[in-house]
Amino acid sequence: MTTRVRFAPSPTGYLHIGSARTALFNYLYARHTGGKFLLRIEDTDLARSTEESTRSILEGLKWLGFEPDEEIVFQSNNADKHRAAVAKLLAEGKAYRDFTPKAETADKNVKAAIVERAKENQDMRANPFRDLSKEESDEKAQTEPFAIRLKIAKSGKTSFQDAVYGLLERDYNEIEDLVLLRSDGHPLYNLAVVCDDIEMEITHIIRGQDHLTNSHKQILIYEALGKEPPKFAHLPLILAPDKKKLSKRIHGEIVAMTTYRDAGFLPEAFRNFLALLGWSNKTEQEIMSLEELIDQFELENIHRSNAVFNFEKDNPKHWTDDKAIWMNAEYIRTMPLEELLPLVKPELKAAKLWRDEYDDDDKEWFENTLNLIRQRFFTLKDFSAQGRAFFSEDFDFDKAAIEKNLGKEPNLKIWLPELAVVLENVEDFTHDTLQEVVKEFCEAKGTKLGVLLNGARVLLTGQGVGPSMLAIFETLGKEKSVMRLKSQIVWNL
RNA sequence: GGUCGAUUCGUCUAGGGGUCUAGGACACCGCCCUUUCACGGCGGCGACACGGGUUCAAAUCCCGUAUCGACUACCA
Repeated sequence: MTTRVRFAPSPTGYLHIGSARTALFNYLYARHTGGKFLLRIEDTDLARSTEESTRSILEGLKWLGFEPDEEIVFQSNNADKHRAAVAKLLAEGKAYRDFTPKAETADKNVKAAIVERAKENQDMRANPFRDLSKEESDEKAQTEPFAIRLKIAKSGKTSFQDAVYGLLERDYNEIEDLVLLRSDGHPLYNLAVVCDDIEMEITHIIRGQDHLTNSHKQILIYEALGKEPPKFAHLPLILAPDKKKLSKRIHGEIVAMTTYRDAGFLPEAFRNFLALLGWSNKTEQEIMSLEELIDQFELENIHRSNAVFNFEKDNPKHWTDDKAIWMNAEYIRTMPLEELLPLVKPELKAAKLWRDEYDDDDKEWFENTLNLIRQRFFTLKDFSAQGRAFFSEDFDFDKAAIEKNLGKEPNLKIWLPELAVVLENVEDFTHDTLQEVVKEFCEAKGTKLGVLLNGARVLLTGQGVGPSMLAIFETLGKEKSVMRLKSQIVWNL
């Protein structure tokens, strides 16, 4: 039997980190076992589901590289099948009509109401309509609205072997006769999930640990339906630094995948980072390609304890998890150039820094330049920001850099244009030759190489930091180097 | 309130009775390299939640406590 797993988000917001990680683990497991990775949109809550959200989730999955192997299933299309399943259970006496009027509780009070109700420690089988005769129930149904509940046995327990948490048990009297169908005929989550998973022939359910109690309920539905439940693997949660579940409402954009795409993260880097949140290959290797991840992924190596996604609000340097940033930088500076190129291109295009020559006539120059500047970049954004002076004459001068590198030696105002004149006459405009020339120039002026070079750095790149200055000369070429050294712009600032 | 689960450096984690004066990564700090900043190299700081047992021996097994989390809906 081939493995079939599904990622089943409800479209009530963008794809967030926790969901993305669930999708990743499902994807890795499917690939590892040679099975299928499916996608189901759980849009049964019409009031909260939006198309916009579905689009955004799809976009996020696509960015991460997880395309479903079969057509996407929209749960709302299956409502009739869900109702049919309930009708069957009702006919078989495995479910019953509950004529209790629906309690109206405002959304924001729901949590409190649940806790209050639970405190009463009531008998879960005390529903007065549970044992109504078929005749009475049928008759009442003619005139009164009703919900349909699953009839759970008075004693016993559900148990299953979770791939991550081991044997899990739950006593029946901890579970109420859960509602399958609302009084308006609308199928509820647990019912819908089970029906769809059966229809999709799902073999393994890999989802967040917050579904642990749902799994027990769902097993009861499987049993009532006479079906074999799939294997379960519950994932530890991803928490915010305050140890609360990551949520859009509390933690904001930091949880959205689009934030990372827009901030210049590489999908392969973020995937790698995500994989290490709650899973480990038990070795010291941390940088892993998708192939390695697939190869090494085992459900048994998933952790049982929650992981914290670390970030500091309002701290630009640590705005998101340091390790994610580091990993992104690591990928940027070590990945094959031909893989980096197509990622940088859209970034430069968006910043209006792209020239088509970079794809043909100037391809070699472009590659060399990327290779030079990528060494100290963290995100794709850096190519258009810090790297701007390599692709355009229109770049800003960093004020601190001017003060630090130019302010300390007043003679630079004279020397740098002089150096321009010297460089104009250099035939072989390459690193080693330039080094000789600049060295000689410095000796003649009685100054240190660093003083001159760092001064030049500001004129040529607008910044106080960056690659080796001689490499910058070579990369920019004689014409631009000379022009920028002669430019008076910075001195007039 | 109840049920279930978890607890190793700030964070991600290795370790599942002796090899642990607890290993790695990120972050932080220092030194080296160096025209700057990075990278890299070297080093530093830094953890077994607590209390009882079991055992010759406990981070590892058991029991309590604490803390955290999830769930507890005619939401998903």
